[in-house]
Amino acid sequence: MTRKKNGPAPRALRQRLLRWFDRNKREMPWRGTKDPYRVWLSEIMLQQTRVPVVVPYYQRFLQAYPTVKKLARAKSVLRLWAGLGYYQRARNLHRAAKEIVRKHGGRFPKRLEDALALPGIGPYTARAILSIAYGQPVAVVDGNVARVLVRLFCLTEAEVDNRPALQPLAERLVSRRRPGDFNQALMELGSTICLPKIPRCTLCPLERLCAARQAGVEKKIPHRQKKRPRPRLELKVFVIEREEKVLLVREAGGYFSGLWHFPYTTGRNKSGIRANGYEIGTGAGRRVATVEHTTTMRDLVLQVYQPPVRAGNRRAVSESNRHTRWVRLNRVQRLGVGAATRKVAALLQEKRRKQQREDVAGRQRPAS
DNA sequence: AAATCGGGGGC
DNA sequence: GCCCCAGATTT
Repeated sequence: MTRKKNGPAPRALRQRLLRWFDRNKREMPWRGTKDPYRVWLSEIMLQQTRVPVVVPYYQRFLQAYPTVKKLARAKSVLRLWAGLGYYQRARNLHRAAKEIVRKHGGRFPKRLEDALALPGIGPYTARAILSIAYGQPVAVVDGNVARVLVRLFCLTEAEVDNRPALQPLAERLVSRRRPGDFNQALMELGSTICLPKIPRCTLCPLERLCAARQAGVEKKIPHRQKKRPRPRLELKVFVIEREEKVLLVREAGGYFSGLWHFPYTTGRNKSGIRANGYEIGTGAGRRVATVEHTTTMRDLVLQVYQPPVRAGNRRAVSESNRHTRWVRLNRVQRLGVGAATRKVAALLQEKRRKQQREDVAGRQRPAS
């Protein structure tokens, strides 16, 4: 149970916070609209993702899918999500769009209960959308709000991790008149002023109201938690070329679930390797590059090989279907590929350009 | 309660 | 290099 010590009075907090927000809020493409679809889209993209990263993705996505109905009819949503991460968000977004069309007449539901029933909509996102788009007096508790509240009320025992425990406090504080602005203001304060390690208290509109600041412990709370080491994972990825194109594959599971990627294997033996159902064999393959890519869960090390396609398997590999396709190297980035695959493609392109420059130079100035 | 899921920007 | 972000879902 969280205990409140010397917290700010709700009315003063609301007044100062909203005034600060009105003067200092950042421009964002989804601000200034109450279109529930746009608010929803922005909130999904913003999950665990900073504002500046989201902006270009949001604009491209909205241009391609301006309405819920068009999103619901989309074939592959993943292509425009590629690079943004947490790809399950995109699938849930697409599924939810279909459900909204089917059950709610194409309009994002207004009841909290209905919103929470949609895939990808949790306690935070449901309340964010209802408060911003529909002006409902509900409070959000995201990472920023949790940190700000823990400091404002000096809640040393309430870990920031336990967001449900902070919900009642947030509900008491939220402005009934401007719930959407209040929620956004608290989050923006957290992301620009009340920073995790070094809070900029001298710039904070709530400095004099803050219990942690008054107690001189604003830098100590919330205190960090231990984190587990990332396992290192080596993969051999195979760049199989044919007629200026490379082979990409896609499958439901694995490390690149749902995304186009180069065929790979985790195996150590270099002979008789089957990658994604294709016998490609690396006996004569040659390692051409090493690409490292770190995600939250693991350190990926991709050993890039360029094996010759076995004669007997040429046809098998050349068959193109839902799970395989041949793509020009410079087009790989435009598909739904993750950052690791993008890095591999970029590196190979760079090597190729360099090779071409050397070829030209060699012709112009023949070896003596 | 803990694990899983991407990627990048700030320091 | 570490930290952690406008979290949700599964185990």
